[in-house]
Amino acid sequence: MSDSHKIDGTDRKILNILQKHAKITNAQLSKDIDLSPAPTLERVKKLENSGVIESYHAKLNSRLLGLGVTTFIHVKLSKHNKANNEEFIRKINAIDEVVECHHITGSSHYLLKVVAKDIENYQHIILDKISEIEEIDDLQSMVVLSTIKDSKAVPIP
Amino acid sequence: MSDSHKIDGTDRKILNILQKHAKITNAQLSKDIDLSPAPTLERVKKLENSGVIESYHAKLNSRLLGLGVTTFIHVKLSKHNKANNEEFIRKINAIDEVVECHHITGSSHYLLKVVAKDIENYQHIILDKISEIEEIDDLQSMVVLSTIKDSKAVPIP
DNA sequence: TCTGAAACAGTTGCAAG
DNA sequence: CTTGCAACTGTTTCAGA
Repeated sequence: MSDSHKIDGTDRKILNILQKHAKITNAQLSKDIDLSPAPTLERVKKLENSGVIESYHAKLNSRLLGLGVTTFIHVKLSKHNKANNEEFIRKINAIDEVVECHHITGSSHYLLKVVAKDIENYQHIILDKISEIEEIDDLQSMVVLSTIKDSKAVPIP
Repeated sequence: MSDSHKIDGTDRKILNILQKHAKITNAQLSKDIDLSPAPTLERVKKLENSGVIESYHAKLNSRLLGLGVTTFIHVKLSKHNKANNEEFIRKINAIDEVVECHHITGSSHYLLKVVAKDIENYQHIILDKISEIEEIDDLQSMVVLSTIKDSKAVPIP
């Protein structure tokens, strides 16, 4: 799961296709990259085993699920020391509505992405779940009006 | 692709599994939700056709690909009118290294997520690609030190 | 490392309960 | 919905180049 892997042009093609269409059959993938099925499959397995491909996920439509509110929240901790950070991380991991949490440079310490049903539900998450974390000093919310781009595909060097 | 779909407890189980492990076989999925394969498959197809499941993606390991720098950038446009927004969106969509772009409330107008090989490469993207967009008035970068959580799974109401 | 073919596993559709 | 069973499609292995 942590092999140093030489990624050639063919691997790059495979990765770019699988980032966008993970459900492609090996037969079709092999055609798209001009290779026969056997070595194609072998390359995919190698990329999975080396950890380059971490996992596969279904992308759901938030609107159709009734999840109308997405926000980013800048979080500042009261004390930015090791113990406080670890405690904050532990508590954030337990909140399902927090779908992302990044430790960042700059005046805020963390950036969260939160998904909620509606504004009332969002208020509930903020007041009863996130604000309950005592290590937090300050929160600043940004509501997502629309998502212009969410490519799910990283630029492979 | 836009059917209004009644999502019951069984559908919710299916969606929660597919969000996290899209490569599960229908046989295994049916066992996990205590249903036989035939109706399980039918439900998955219905969720795909109604648009609740939008797509399937492979998650890649950025570090192993040599993508060491991830940043969020607050963007302010010079004039926040329709023409400027559309032009900005068009240009942002053409930059592969910008993996996300959200229109947000608050003092900045957009929030971008950018993935780069290293700091030099990041500087190149900022100076030669993003700053070249003339509709932009101001940029403020936040470098991601570490990603604590990236669940790829939305909380289904 | 690839090709081609053979063997295998999983999916999909259908009928009956 | 379940079970059971075909037919099909796609996967996986393997000898040979």
